Amino acid sequence: MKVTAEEIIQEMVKQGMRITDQRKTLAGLFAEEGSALTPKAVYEYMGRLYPGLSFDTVYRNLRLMHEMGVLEQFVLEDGIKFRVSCGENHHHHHIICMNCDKTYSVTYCPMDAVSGLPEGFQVVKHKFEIYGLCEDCAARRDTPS
Amino acid sequence: MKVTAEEIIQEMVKQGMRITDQRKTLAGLFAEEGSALTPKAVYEYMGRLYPGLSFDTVYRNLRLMHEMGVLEQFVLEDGIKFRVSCGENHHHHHIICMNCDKTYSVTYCPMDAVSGLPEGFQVVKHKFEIYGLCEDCAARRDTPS
DNA sequence: GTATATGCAAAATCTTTGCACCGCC
DNA sequence: GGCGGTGCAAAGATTTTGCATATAC
Repeated sequence: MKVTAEEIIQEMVKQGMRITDQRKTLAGLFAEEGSALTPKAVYEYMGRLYPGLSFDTVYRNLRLMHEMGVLEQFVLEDGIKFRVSCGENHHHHHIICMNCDKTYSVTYCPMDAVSGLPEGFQVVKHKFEIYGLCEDCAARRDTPS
Repeated sequence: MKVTAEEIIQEMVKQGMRITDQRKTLAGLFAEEGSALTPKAVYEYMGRLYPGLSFDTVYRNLRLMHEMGVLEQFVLEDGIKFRVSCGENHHHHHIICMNCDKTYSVTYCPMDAVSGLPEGFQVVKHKFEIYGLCEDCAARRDTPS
């Protein structure tokens, strides 16, 4: 079920990207990480491993990986976040923890049940996201240290 | 059904905002406008009427009006957009034209039908938006000039 | 009259671009 | 060896902040 770093890299190779150390590390990071990450968080993580790393390289790689469909992008009120594209090949939506940005999948798609679209409206895409607190974060919030 | 400029202003007064000429104009603009507007678009519109208008005033007013619930904010891939809050007092979602940003309402709420949330997950809010082309924009795209 | 709103300027973010050098294939 | 990737610097774009002046109440 889980996407591995190798699968991410294979996909990048298939699309003609060169595999640098940095990109291997990025693949590994996103393969392990269950949460959606901001470019800044990725930069900070990578910066620890690659002294002298520049912001623009991180941005470029995130953008490229998104364009190649390896990463998914979430546009949230507190900024843009990335996570690995779900390997699941059926259509699905996401549940996102507002505290730790962990994400889960929902199989249910509301489009099947929608009626009453405006006359002549051509649907191109849709967004359905559920926000809240995951079990861990909810517990932590109920019992503050 | 449609929210009027007066209603917007009354709400702002109720919340303790002073009603300046600019804010009257903003209320009028959003009352008339069926589309979601970027801060930049609002600035350009207002700038024509108020020479010497500054960007920060527009931002401040948009933010204030959003905080007061007079405006709704959409976080889209191509930027933040605002439109007047729907007067409808029942829960609903939006259909948005990707070309002209016109918006419509959908009454259907997918949360009623969702099952299989992760164990212990506390839902706080959700987003359900349908994107596509409205009848006019779809027609224009099919028959380019 | 007083508190709030505005305009101006500047700063803080976030993101992109151009270019020379380096490294994957 | 050649093309694509990276680092550096700089520019853009967007949004925020501080303060003096103007204005609604």
